[in-house]
Amino acid sequence: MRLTDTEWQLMNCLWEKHPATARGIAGRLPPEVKWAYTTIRTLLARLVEKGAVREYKEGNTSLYEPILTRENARRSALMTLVNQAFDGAYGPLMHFLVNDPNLTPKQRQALEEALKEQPENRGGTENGGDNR
Amino acid sequence: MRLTDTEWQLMNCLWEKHPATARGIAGRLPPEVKWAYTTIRTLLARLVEKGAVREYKEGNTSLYEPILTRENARRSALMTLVNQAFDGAYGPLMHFLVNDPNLTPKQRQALEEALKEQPENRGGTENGGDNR
DNA sequence: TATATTTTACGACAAATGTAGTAAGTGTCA
DNA sequence: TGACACTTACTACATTTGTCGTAAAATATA
Repeated sequence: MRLTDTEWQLMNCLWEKHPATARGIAGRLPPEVKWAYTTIRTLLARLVEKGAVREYKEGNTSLYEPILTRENARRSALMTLVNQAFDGAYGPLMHFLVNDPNLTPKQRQALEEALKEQPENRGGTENGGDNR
Repeated sequence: MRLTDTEWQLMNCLWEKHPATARGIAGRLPPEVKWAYTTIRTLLARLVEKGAVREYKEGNTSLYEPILTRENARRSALMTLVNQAFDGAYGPLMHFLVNDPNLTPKQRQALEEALKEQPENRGGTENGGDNR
């Protein structure tokens, strides 16, 4: 599931708190984003159409809820990046990250920390093909 | 500099070998990509227009050469990803990578390897604002 | 040189994306 | 009960992206 720029913004709000109304989302968008209420509705409708979001009515009001998980959205965004920019392999990406001058020493360290915090390969998530 | 899906394909060919003709690029595209010659020309023209590629004539033939470096294209693609999908921070990305079940133990190890190979923070590239 | 092959220069067009607007329905409060 | 305010349902429209096609010019070749 590919998300566009605007869709990421909406999904980020939805993941943060849901179900949510269009108005509620408007309130949680970053301040520099000034979309008309109807714009948000349109984008939400597209997300529903794509199957990334579910819409249901509470009386007359539409409530929205993510179907696509943040986890899965991230995974596919990352795979896309790796495929198009890093020869389809994690290795080059890693290499790039560690060498990235934009990465502060602190971040680099965090990276190492994160690596240490190795999970014992917790089960589940054997990917049954369903991207919820 | 944002590249679209198709632009990545062309740029990948160009970085691999340049200068190159449209015909030459056609030859180096992955086999599943079957674009008409004119499609390639159109995409190259758009890249030139964007300033990612330089075009010059050798007699009557157009030769293309990347202006945007792979390094910079990667950097901005990564930043875009981090910004829209990982709260703008490397940390969450790292965390995600290490925990990604799609990452095989071998890849995970590669990641660690990459991390070890720490560069002595070689100078330069202090980002003068120029994205060549 | 007449013909076949390539390149170039432009134009086209559908689908996806970004961004609204309008009209009609519903709820709300003086 | 009328005047507002908010929702919904549609429609709209400019750009960007993905994919070519055609005609004319340049090159190569028989």
